Amino acid sequence: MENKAISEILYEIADFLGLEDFPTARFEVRAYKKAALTIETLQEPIEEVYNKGGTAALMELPGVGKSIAGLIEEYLKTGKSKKYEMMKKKYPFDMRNLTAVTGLGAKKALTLYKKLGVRNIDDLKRAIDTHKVSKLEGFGEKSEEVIKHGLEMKESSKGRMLIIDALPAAEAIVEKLRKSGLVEKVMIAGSARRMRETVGDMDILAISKKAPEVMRFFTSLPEVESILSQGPTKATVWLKMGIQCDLRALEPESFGAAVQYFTGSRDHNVQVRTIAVKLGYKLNEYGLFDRKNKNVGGVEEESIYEKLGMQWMPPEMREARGEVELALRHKIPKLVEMSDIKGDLHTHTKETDGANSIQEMAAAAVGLGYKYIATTNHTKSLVIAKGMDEKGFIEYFKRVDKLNDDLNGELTILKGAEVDILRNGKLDLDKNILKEMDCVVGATHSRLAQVDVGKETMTDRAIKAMDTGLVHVLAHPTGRIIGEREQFQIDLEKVAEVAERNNVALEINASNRMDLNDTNIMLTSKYKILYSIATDAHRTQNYMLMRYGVGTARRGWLTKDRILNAMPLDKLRKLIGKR
DNA sequence: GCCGTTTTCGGCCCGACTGTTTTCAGTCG
Repeated sequence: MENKAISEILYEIADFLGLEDFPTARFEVRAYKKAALTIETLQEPIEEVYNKGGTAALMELPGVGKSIAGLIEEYLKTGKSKKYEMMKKKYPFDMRNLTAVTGLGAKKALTLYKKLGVRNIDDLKRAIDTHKVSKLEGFGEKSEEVIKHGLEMKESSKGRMLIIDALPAAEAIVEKLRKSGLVEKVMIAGSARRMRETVGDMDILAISKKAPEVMRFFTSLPEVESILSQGPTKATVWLKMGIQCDLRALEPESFGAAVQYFTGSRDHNVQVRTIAVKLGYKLNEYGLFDRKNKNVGGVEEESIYEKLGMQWMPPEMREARGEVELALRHKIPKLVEMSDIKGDLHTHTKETDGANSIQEMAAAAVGLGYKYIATTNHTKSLVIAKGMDEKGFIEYFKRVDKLNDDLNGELTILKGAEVDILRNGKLDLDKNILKEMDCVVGATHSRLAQVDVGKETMTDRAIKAMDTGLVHVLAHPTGRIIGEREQFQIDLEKVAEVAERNNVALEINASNRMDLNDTNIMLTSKYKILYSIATDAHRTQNYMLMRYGVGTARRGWLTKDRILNAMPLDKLRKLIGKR
């Protein structure tokens, strides 16, 4: 897969072009960036596009014309690009990494190279530490400080933050703004509103008559580590938790437009704006303007889509994956919601590696209004998690039966296990006990990424396990843990096909796994299978993760009727083939 | 360099904020 490499090259060429001063240079910058974005977000490998239809097929891609198609062809054939090599020779410094430092753009990077010989991040650090930067023309004490801070930020943040961590923090800030009495309206936009599994920064929008005061309030919150910029209507801060947070104050007549604009995604907005232009409107963050430059739809987000002949759609869908076309045809599906969720089918207790007793887990579930949970402890081969053997389960289930009696139907605890799928695809418990269980969650935990484990191996392992007829849900099907472990090689379409045949649901694990993720849901949802949105709760607090699983399901366009744990108990029992 | 049922040539988004600029360039989103 060369998509990443090629888009990086195009981005870097764009940066280099920003240093040129021939008349059309600034437009070429844009052209290269657009092509880079197209290839970065392309779903299939670029070499496949090329192999299928040559440069003509490449030129079908938005933003890719004759010249960039030629560059891609050259790179695919030779692993190089003459244009790129030439520009690297002309500007021999690490443009990508240097401009990735907040506060440092292409032009300042060039000055630093010319005047101080700064070629890379290490050189930059040295130049900053010896205070050479502040003495340069066009730079000053403050510039040096900003770049220094940018360097620190780059090192400390290491990319994006899990939404599980970011969203509650953003909500806490929103709550404080609301209580301040300084704002009439305040909400979170950006990728957090779209429920992306990770976010790069947080965008908060507010309506206020006292904007400068709101900015002062915001920048002096205890969560704030440093202020990156602060004006009368906009402020950017770096939070102690290690993420950037923006606050914008808006006029009421622009609020809806700003919400639409800052919710994004960028690609979605490009498509929506194109439609606006075709209809003779201009759409930006201040409103939807008609030919007479009158704002005809800026107050509510809904009215913007409506004026453009589109149905409003949930933010989770706005990723330019066909939702714009659906909206034009008024065919946006009614996605699953938190209020549809009736239980959690993957939970642990202190009998294995959980922190709470089954009594505590049950009480917390009742508190959430759940109708059922499945208790699914680990099995014996997972020694590290104190996995239970057959005897252990028999003894444990006796206590669960007793608790079910005590609960008197207020909550039903389904007896189950997170049974290990062993190397050979066999299950880690005797089939006679598995047969008796209400909810068997099958999962691979060991030997996930060894060199000798190829795509077929992991796919076969999952298929063999499902073919036993004993598994109800396949847990975290790709094994990935965000920021820790890549997903292992597995043919998900084959897995979905076998899951359909065996009536097995695929899990949407709502912890830091987020597995299946949105794209894998889309890949598998054409098969007639159900999904279990589960938190894999190891303590009562983990139940709160359900919203992120629902968000991910919504990003995969799933409706309520596809969700196993949105079913009433009797229907659930029928669907998983028990009683 | 890309793109086009208003164009194959002539357009391509721009506003907010900051620093060191005394009127604006650089950076960001």
